[in-house]
Amino acid sequence: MATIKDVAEKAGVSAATVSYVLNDSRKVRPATQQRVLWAAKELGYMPNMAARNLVVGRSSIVGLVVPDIGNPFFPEIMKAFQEEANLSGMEAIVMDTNHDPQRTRHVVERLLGLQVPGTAFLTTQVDEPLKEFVTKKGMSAVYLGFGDAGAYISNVVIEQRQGILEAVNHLAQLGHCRVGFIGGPADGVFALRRKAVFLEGALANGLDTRVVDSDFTVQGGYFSCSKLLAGFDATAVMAANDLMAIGAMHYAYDRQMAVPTALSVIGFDDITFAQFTQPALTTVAVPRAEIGRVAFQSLWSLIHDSSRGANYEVKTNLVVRQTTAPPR
Amino acid sequence: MATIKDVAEKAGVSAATVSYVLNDSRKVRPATQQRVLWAAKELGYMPNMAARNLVVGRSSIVGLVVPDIGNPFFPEIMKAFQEEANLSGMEAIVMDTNHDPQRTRHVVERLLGLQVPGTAFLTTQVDEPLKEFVTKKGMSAVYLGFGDAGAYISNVVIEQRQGILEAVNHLAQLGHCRVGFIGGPADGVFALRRKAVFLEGALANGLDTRVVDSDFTVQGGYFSCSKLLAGFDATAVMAANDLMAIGAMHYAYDRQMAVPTALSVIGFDDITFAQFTQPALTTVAVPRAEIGRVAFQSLWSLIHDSSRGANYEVKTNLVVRQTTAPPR
DNA sequence: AGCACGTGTTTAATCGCTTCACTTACGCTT
DNA sequence: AAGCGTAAGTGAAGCGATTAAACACGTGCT
Repeated sequence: MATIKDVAEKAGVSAATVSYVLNDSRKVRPATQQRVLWAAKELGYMPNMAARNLVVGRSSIVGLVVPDIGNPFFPEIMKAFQEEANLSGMEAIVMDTNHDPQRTRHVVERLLGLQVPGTAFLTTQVDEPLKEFVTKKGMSAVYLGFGDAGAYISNVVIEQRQGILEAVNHLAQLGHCRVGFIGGPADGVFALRRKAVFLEGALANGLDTRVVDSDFTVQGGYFSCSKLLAGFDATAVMAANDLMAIGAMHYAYDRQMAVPTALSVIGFDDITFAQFTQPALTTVAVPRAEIGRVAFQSLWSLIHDSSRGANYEVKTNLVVRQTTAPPR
Repeated sequence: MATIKDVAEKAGVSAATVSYVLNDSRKVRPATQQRVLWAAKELGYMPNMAARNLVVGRSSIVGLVVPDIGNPFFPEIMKAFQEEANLSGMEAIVMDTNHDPQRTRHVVERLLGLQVPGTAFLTTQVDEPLKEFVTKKGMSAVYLGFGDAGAYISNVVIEQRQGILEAVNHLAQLGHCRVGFIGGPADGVFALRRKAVFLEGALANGLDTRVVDSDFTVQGGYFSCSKLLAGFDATAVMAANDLMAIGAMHYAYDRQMAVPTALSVIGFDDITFAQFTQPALTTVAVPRAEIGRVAFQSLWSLIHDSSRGANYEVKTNLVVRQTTAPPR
């Protein structure tokens, strides 16, 4: 592999000069510049990142921590995050915690070893002590959800309210009076918030409701739907995520209840597959690509522009497809 | 951040000794070892990978190149690959080429800059010149599909034959005589092979067939199915991937043809969502987690055990769910 | 007693790059 | 003519690890 010295020699200048032109961190005479560029290309020179990172004290890789790569919610976020990072000349390394707080800690340590200047934690599994640890080690961080922005800390907060209220209103306008809600795990902040907002909207519209908590899986949605409908004659069901909404649709299908005529269903997330269910799922869209972009951008500005963090908000909105209709 | 010197000082030994105990690359008196370990823990010491990589000449990160992170085919592979890598004390960085050969080249260069010792290319978009480039730069590689294993090159080949033949036989045994095939893009090796094997199996079973090529998308599957069924009274359709199979199911649904009674459908890939369609999709499963594992393992052995590559085969098999039934 | 040897530890060179401090040359001002 | 500022380039000191080679220090053997 060609090193900076080889380039320097070939161009007839010193290594320092090569470094200066390659990073244009200093003015260099155009003629010299040309020679260096030429030599670099000629030799197929690629800077050794390890060496560079060693001296600048930080790597050009940023971390992206997610609870589960396999979850259809994340691919788009990852993609957008990476693209954005590449645009800024950085790499992104994504790490999977498997929803395990202990692994989360472990992941942070590995990231630290890689000297990443910052990490986006797109998981709620980050407890206070860990956040403190991260900050103490000098790693910039952006977290999902509330919490205080501060020195080297930003948050991207998903404004779920708007989308959920739109959904409830949509149902109310269609004429539904009894609507069920399939919630997420009772210990998840997001799930809790979704439920609360749903209830709020239902109250405002004078709807009769019934809620059952579940686990964000298709199976969970299926069973919860059966529980929900036992003794409660709902005409519509809203789920705290698309997977459970799909489970609910399956249940309806198995019980010969046509969707949407006999039962309207609304999901949350707008995963890619939501448009491919039969019929296509009406759901609250969360702008995943935007989350990825914003996450990186905020991280970047934390790293380069200022240490002062901020809260960035992304909005949700209802996308009406085919699983909602007036009750009969 | 604590450095190795800090640890050395605290433990009252030299930096070299610390290095030796931390990597146990040399015998050290147990007592000394204890002191070093203690000091390291005390200081929360994390080795600086940049420094380490600089001297050993290679990073502890391996690359995983995929054509599209968003494709539901890849998450499981990525996950398994990463887990396997972590087990071996390495990190995996996944890069997305967007199906673009030019970006693929670019990605390789970035990987090279990171000094990765090896990369798994889980895409067919790697042309000969690029492979040569990779090899020339001393990067071990594992590719998807055939090609020759050799010095620093291994392949993981997906044996599609078995699964597809099982599928065709399954259809024949159910009593189907006219079955359509929705192929992938005509320039894709995998797609071509799937079609060829399908045809072979159909011939062996004396089936009447009709083939139309498409593009691996749900929409493509939808339209291709309509084309297929126009003037050809198929009782079953097989698609070269699940997405198109789902498209075909949509078409059947829109045309009031019940699946599977009026039309049987078989997919390929067994993406996670295949089990969540209504009815659940019968499909040829390719063992994605295994692919991820094998890809890393073979890479690892290329990097550590021997430079001599090999071909690793993973098998496919039919998983029968609910979209196949005897024709009426 | 003297020597060789093994064990455990240290010394110092090295990886490839960035960046601070310094030199040199040249054109302007006074 | 002397002094000074500026522009362009070089030299060399690190960054934090690994690792070959040197070293210190018993032990066992003759």
